[in-house]
Amino acid sequence: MTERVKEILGSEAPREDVTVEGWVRTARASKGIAFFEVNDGSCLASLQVVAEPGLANYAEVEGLHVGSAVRVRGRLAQSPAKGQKWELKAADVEIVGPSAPEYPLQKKRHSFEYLRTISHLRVRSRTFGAVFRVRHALQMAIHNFFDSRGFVQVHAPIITGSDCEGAGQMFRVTTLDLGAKPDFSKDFFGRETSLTVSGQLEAEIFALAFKDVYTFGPTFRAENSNTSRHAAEFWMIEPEMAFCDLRGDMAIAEAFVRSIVGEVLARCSQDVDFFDQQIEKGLRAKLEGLVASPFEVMTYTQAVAALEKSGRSFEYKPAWGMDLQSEHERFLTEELLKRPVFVIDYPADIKAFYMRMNDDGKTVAAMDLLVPHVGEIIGGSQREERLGVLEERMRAFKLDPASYWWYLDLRRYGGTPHAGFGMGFERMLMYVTGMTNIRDVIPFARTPGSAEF
RNA sequence: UCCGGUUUAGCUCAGUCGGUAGAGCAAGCGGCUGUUAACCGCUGGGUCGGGGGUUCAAGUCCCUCAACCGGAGCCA
Repeated sequence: MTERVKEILGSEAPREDVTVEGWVRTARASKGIAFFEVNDGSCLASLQVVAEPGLANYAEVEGLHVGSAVRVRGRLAQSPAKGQKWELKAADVEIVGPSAPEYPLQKKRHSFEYLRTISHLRVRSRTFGAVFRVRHALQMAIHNFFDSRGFVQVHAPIITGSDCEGAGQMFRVTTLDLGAKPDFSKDFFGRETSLTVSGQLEAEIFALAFKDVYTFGPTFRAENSNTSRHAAEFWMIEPEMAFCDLRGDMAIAEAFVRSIVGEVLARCSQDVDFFDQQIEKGLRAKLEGLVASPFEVMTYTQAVAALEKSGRSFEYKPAWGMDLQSEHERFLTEELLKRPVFVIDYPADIKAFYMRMNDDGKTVAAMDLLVPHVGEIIGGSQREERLGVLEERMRAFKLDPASYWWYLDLRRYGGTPHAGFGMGFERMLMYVTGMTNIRDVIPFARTPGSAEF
């Protein structure tokens, strides 16, 4: 029976007749003995295989190229040399799929920019193996968190006729001829449709039936953003809770972030150590600190005051009524507080129409969670549940209430205070791994001008 | 989209004052009884991002386009 490298390396005692399948990471030969290491993606480490001239195909084994697919059967023995506890003494090496000398992934350090050009092979490298193992673990941790609290997952539609934020920048979905003057009544859906930018409105529908729900799916933005933190296709998590206000929203968000980070630490300890050593020094301490200590909370008004009296000269002068700039967010979370911070109660004019108006008439019950090195990782709010106020806000944002008839119905029939937030999955993954470019935490990144693979 | 930077061997990079191209690693071959990104020797490898210009002469100076990187905006 074939075993995974992770299981084999966890063996308690030497064993006969162990079989492993995987890809050669590195190979070296001396006179009369050859070594190669096999990795199968199950863990960071590879299994060292020892081959000796007694093998029927020793000449071929001696010349194995990096990247070859092999199946090795042999005896698991304690390694006499330093560098590994176990090694596999090969009795039989089957070269399932040979590689070639020009294999682009060489046994040396490559730049992430180069590796992006070979996304079909970079997953066989240590760094990307670790990234995508952690990506999986993080995803499972998210589902585990909500499942254990009785949340129901909503599969929000990917093709949508609604425009959540009232903004443009959506990818159009159509079967109409290119170049023809669009008559959307003749289009596939009989109306203009796009790829979703958010599942929030649909999540609100389900929250008013299941109380606590979440979405977890791909979202799409046709923005011409050329930064290390933006992609045209990314995954988002959007919980929505009925009978919940902004305080409850923040409590869930904080428990959520600390829980999923804790689970990654427990489940991917070796990968976290790898990132700590190779990618971001101090990563493990950062994550452990996040799990251990409570987040800060400050109002937008307090944040602006803190920025004003900081004595710092910012490129954009902080002023009440202006949105916080990246440099402002960075100062608050990285320098002033040195930990995650919720900034709440933003001016109504710079936030979305559905956010609940506070009693002061100037601010809305919104919250952003800022974390060091990544910036805004969560944005959320209590939703406006008062029908009249919501309609007024829509008109102020030049939105037609009629096209949101079903959204307004939620306020007519059994509306409740409710709240939710959105988290960019890749942003969270960047925070957890220390990777600094979103293109390096998505299997195949879609960014302006780039959709190879 | 804006600002700045980069583009030279498969990879990472050097290239002075404008004078026809270099290193390390990788690869190929040989050597070496246990290696750890093995080591030692030899060999091969270039449309200097594309296009245009200045010049006797351009990797080098100028213009232009493109890609990539960093930052900004937009945001998650």
